[in-house]
Amino acid sequence: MNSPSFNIAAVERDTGLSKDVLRMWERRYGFPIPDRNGNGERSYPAEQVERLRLIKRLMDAGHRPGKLIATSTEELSALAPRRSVPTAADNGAGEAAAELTKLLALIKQHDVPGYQQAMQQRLARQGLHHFVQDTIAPLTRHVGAAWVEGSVEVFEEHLFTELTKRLLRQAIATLPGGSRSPRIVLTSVPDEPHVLGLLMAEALLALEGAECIPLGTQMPLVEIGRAAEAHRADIVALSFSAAFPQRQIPGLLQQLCLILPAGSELWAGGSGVARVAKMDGVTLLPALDDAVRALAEWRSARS
Amino acid sequence: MNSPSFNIAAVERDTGLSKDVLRMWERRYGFPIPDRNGNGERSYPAEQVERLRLIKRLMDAGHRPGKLIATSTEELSALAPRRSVPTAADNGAGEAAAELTKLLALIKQHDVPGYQQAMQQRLARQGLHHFVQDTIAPLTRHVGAAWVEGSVEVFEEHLFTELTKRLLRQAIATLPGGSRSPRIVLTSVPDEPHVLGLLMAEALLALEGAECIPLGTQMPLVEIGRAAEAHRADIVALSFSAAFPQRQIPGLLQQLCLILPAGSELWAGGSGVARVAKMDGVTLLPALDDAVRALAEWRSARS
DNA sequence: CTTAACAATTTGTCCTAGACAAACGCTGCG
DNA sequence: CGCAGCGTTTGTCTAGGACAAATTGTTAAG
Repeated sequence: MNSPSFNIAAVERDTGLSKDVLRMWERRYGFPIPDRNGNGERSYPAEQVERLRLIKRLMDAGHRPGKLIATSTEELSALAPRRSVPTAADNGAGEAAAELTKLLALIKQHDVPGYQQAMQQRLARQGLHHFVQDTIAPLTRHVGAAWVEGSVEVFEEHLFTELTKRLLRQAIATLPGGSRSPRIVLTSVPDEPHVLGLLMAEALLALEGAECIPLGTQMPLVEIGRAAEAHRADIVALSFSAAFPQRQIPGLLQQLCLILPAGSELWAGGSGVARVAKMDGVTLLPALDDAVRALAEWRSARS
Repeated sequence: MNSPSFNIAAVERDTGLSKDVLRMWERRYGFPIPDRNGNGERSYPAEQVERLRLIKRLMDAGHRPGKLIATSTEELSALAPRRSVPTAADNGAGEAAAELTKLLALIKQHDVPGYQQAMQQRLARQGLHHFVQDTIAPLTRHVGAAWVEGSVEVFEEHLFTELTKRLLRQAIATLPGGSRSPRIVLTSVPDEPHVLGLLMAEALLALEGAECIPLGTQMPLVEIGRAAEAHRADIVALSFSAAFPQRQIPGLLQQLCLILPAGSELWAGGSGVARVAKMDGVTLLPALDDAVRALAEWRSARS
């Protein structure tokens, strides 16, 4: 198998760097410099794509592209995360961290039944609330950190996400239904496909007696407005992962404020909003327990 | 609330039409012609965005952009689907169709608990196998058709997908685990986010005693190869929805054949492969029961 | 020494306008 | 009726220029 080459659209797909950025980097920094096919179109060799993926990963961790591109590949691999990413040590006591590492190890051994069983056990032992806050949330951060430093493969992360999604949804399904209050529409904006944060929030909110309407991810803004109206939502809750382009968030929230019907509040949560400036009409919930707190406040405000 | 306006990136997000296409249409067809903001950048009024969304929907149904743009908005709304889409009448007896319509009505009334309860009931009554084949599959086609003709909102389709995903995952989770055979890795290629087909296949295959490893959707090709190796997969099963660009499928499958380890077969299913030409090294499964049949063949081939 | 305001740099996205190939559908021929 | 050939339609690529927002560095004041 001779190493395949990628056109610019394929590279955009695989790296997440837009065509504009790829062309601009070539002009400005002299990297990547792809081959050209018969039509004069860029044709990126696999090696350059690999380097671009590495650079993108480090950018998401807080490095700047100009520096990264000027760095040799070997040095790149050795670069530590710049933006503070929680490591095992940050997750409280060493014992807890060790347990997380053990769970992560199950994923890295591709032991599907083992992971499922271990998680089910923890869920039963801790109860849903503590399970979400003390197991799933730190484990997700843990996996994210491992992904940034390259010690977890993409497909391992997908497997983790898929299995964890199932666990959470199953747990949510066992909660009592019926007409509750407030009614919360949960979703994310286009280009934000991460769903775990949304599910964690849903679990906690449903546990507190809210009626959650899960719409999945990547909902066009206009549709979010329509959904809020159709479901007579008291609250629209969005989730932004740390990987979501920060600069777009204020604009998106501003637009949504205009679109949403009068009766609906707007909540924005997830580690993506940690650095977003406070703004009118939007409740920011950078951490998970902020959601629970906000729910309590919402209730006390109208009792 | 004065009608908000969208920059070109927002329109790309909300319509799925790339910036290049938007600019090209403006040049060629004279629509859309957005306003310009202070910096000379395009600023699309909500009305034009709405029309673009309508046009995009009809394009996905098989119409051609040139014709659509030349058509008045009123005529557009009245356009029937061009590509053959199964309607209620195609789903067998009138009674069955009526039941599907009833389920769809629950979604359109945004009655979450009602829908969940009705589906749970059908699952219990029909058993997982018939539930997948006779309820979920036709209902999914039904929703797809309704979406094309505009009688279902995007957020309603998302709600349907989300609730149905939960049902299926829950049902799959109750199946017995343990080490079974063959080992099947289930996923989809980048730009193919539809997961329902994958879940239906997983349900049927797991029911037949296969060991399914669900990796979610949108896995880069290289990673699919790595996952197959790491899990020592007997089979890699991909799902292509009808909306996936048909022309890309043969190339993708060809590439994957080169990437996959020797011991792994490649299966490609979903209504997206219905019109794909047979090719070496790939098993095509346009319909759901083809998967069950292929599994039986795989077993008899090595007994 | 720290903080605040201002200046310089970095970086992404938008712009115009041209070219071309792949897909589509039409026409005419067997 | 089916199929080959040809024009048309349509999306994506290319080039280089411009600008604004974000980030960093520097200077001045408390």
